[in-house]
Amino acid sequence: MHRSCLAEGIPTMAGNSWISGLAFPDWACKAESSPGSRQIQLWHFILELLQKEEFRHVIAWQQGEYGEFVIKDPDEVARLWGRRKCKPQMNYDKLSRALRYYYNKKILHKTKGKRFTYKFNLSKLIVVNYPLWEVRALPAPSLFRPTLVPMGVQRKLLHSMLLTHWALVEQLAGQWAPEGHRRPLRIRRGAAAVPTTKRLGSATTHCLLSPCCHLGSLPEERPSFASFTPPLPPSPPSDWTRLSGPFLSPLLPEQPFPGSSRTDTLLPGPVCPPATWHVPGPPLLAGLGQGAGERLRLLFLRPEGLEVKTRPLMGGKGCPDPWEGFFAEMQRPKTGEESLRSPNSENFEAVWSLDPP
DNA sequence: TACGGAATGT
DNA sequence: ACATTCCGTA
Repeated sequence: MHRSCLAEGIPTMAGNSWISGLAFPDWACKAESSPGSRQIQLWHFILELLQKEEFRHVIAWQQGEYGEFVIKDPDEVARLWGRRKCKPQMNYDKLSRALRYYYNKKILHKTKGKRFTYKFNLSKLIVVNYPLWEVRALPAPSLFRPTLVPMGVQRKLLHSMLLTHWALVEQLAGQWAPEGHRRPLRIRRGAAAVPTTKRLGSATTHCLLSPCCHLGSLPEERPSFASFTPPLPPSPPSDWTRLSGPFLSPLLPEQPFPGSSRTDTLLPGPVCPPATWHVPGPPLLAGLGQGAGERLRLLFLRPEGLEVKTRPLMGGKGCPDPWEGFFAEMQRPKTGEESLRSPNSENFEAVWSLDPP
């Protein structure tokens, strides 16, 4: 009935994924913010559609309203969603129920009075100053700019941040940036070009949010952890910690993704085509809510009450975690006495001080 | 058209 | 958890 709903796992290799010669842990291949699952979430999917020009007539950002989007063709969106989820009976009624569940979670809210119009809760979004990709093209100073990140960002959490960050950067960059900063989205396709004429029927969902896709598609497109800079709170809350770049581990020889077939399958499912996106890097910003916890939730990140604990990790090898370098760069700005630790002397690991709610 | 409870599924 | 399905209500 619905074709091609199967065999669309993210390409992983028994425990790890190989990307650019690195072994990525499984969690890094989960395409959404919910650890433990690699099922795409609706809001991801929505963002995905919103990012693609070919769906503009189906769903689109509402110009002028940051984060607001209109579902122009509810049936079609539902159909696409149903396709992605292999739920051929999906319809807008059901889809909208799922959207309504986001109200409580503060991920979305309804724009009252406007049909089929919803809005992402950007009011609480952390900002994004720089692109995650192609950072090396940027002048060094911007790379090394200190960055604020909520303290104790667990790896998974950070990953979620990156996903969301990245997805939103695209929108911010392409559409929400104020005039002065607005730059066109530059989209570079992989060598195997993505068909430009993609009928909805042959749908082209595109796993924009999966690091596996992006990282796997082109070796040079590793995330760089270039900055999470919250929108100018004059003095950041004490539970934010300062990070210094570079977060990109300097080593990393560029290698092709072993076994990468680089198919351009754009059918629904987590299989990701190699289309690559490059986000321009004007400083972008979104508003912040109040309180770091709020901020986190905003980012669609879960827990609050975070702290960073340091603990030595197993020495040297054994942990080819690409994010490790990031944490190794974490520093704790302690008031006064406790001076900055040498980022290299110790590995850091973020852990929850409280169980996620 | 929109909302949200309830049961159910994965 | 995050939907999906169904449905009563506004």
